[in-house]
Amino acid sequence: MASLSGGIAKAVTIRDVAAAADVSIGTASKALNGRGRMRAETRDRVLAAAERLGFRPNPLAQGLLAGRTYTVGLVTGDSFGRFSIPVMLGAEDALGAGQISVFMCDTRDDPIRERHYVERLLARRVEGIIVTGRRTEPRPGIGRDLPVPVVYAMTQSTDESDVSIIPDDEGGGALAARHLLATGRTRIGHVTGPQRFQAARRRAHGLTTELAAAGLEPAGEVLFGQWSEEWGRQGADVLLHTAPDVDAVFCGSDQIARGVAETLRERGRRVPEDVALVGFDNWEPMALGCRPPLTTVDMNLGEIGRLAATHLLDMIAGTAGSRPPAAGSPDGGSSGGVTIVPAGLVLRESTRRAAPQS
Amino acid sequence: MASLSGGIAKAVTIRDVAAAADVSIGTASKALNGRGRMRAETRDRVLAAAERLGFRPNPLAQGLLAGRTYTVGLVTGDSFGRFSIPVMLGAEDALGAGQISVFMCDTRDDPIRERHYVERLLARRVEGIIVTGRRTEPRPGIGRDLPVPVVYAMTQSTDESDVSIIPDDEGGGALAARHLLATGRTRIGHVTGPQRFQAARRRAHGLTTELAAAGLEPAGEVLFGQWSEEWGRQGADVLLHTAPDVDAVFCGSDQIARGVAETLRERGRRVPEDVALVGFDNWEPMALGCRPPLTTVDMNLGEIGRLAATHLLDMIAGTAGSRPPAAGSPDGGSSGGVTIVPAGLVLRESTRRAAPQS
DNA sequence: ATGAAAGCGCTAACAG
DNA sequence: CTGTTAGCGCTTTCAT
Repeated sequence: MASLSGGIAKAVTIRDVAAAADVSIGTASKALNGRGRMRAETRDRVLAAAERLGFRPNPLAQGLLAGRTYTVGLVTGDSFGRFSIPVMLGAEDALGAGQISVFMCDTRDDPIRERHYVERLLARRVEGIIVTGRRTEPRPGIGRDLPVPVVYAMTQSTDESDVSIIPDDEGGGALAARHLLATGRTRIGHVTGPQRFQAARRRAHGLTTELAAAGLEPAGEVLFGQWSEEWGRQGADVLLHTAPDVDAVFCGSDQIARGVAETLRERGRRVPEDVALVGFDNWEPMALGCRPPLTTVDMNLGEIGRLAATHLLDMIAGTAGSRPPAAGSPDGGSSGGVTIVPAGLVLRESTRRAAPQS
Repeated sequence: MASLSGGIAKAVTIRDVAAAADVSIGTASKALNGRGRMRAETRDRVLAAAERLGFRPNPLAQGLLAGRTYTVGLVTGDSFGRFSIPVMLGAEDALGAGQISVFMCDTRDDPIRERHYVERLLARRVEGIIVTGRRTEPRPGIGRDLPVPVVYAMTQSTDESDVSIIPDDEGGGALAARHLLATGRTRIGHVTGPQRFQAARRRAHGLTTELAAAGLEPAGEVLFGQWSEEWGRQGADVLLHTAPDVDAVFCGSDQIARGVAETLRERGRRVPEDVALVGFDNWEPMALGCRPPLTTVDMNLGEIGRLAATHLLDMIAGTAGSRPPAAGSPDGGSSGGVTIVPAGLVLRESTRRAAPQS
């Protein structure tokens, strides 16, 4: 506790510690870092002095010497939105454990600002950069031949050789499909976001593939629209019109699912008795506020962040050995390319199994 | 562009630049920093060499010398949740403009982790710390007599002398009340979060005070409950029971408002024709997804963050002059104590004026 | 077992 | 106008 409460810790250097312990600076350094051999008594004296004075080694000096900064940059274009935050937290988790500190930058999705920030991070000698986004759409990379490794998390570089960690949209769709099939549903509709989104297409593909494997097709058309509740309400009406006997709806987002739930209720369909409902995102305020609470696909964003951080650390460790960072070495296995993190399903009321079927 | 794309910028030092420009290191330094006078030709030669080599001054070395790091820490206990993010963005905005970089830490609301991170930030020689939270409840400070200034944003230290920037909950309540009164409502109910939250009490107080000024009282009791949609649904039923003639409801959060809206609709009350509705937070996914879209109080979180950053910078500038940081100097005016940022009202459908009243 | 000295990359004095 | 020197705080040889 002394170190925090013991008065203004004004720039106490190792010199002060050495003086207080009556040893040379070099000896003090060794004592503090546990290097070299020395009499236990001496070491203790130094440590005691350091503790008493509230000594903190200056990381700038250490870094200057070691040629390292133990920092990485975290760049988001998403204003640290709903998707990038869990990713960030996961990353910070993994990095923090390794004593790596994180510089945060928000680019407001502006390439100019992004460029600017990347420059700044490099100037600060970060040892790596994580780029996060709101959706998995491929985006231009933040720069070619950067002097530090870069990992894209929850977004993807258009450059295939860049390392990207993305959620398993297709698997999530399949997961939802299997769950609905397993609970006895067979007339499964799909209301989702704009078709131009890779995520929407992949989720739909996961669903239809899984249905096809069971000899089924989606009820009605796959309804592409917007990522909004409003669209969920409209889409549900369309679906009820084209496939009145629908007994389940898989939605491309929890927001859409809420809209769908609302319309279903107003049209006299009970959820989950008449129609089961599965969302996507596990955005808790939405999923829990829904009536009934929503079964939904969880992309494991935290895991994506953790994995991104772990990869980055590996890459840093790799390049630190002065190996040329550009080469996509075929040996590394996970070095380079896209890593897909499996999604999970969170079960709630909206798909509770109806009365057991004979 | 060369600096980013021109190959692996492997640790090019000022020494390299000097060599390339055929000048001494000192001269190179002066040329790069625009200090001292020198022949334009020499300066240009150095700058050209620096550009060509992709030279970036090492901030560790600069900082070591200057005794500054141009970094601040941003600590949140809120997992960078919905409230702390806009605050962060505002702060990052203000700081980024001043070339200050931000170290991000999430404490998961764990005092141990918090302590740990604060230690780490101090070890990194941040020049100041911003602490953000999810609610304005006063909390123990992060430490006494820290060597750097601290600003609490969207949260408050229990120590009155600490600098805190908080939203105007009371003013927000008053704003909602005035708006409803101005649109001709007189039987105004209030459904809000748990009474133990200062924010809930203040919002309620702002409302009742304003109503009292108009010779009115809240319709029914002020209903304290939870910060959830579910409670909004229940609360609305209670309100309709105790004050069936209610013509407006002010809600302590947008989530509550959504619940209220839902119940009102199901009970046959039209919003806004029969009952006007005002939320709190301007949480867009909620406020826009609501039927109808919600008029709501906006706490100006970004502004809170910006202000926190600005204050912090001022304090840093102040302490940098080696003035004892502890003293709560009575001169500074805004130095020390609590700053309240005014709230605003975002008008949407849920309070659209009914047919003009005679 | 301990101390002295060199040097990480840079800037700011002072010499030349 | 330019070069040399010292030193920021620390670690790490290498002498002692």
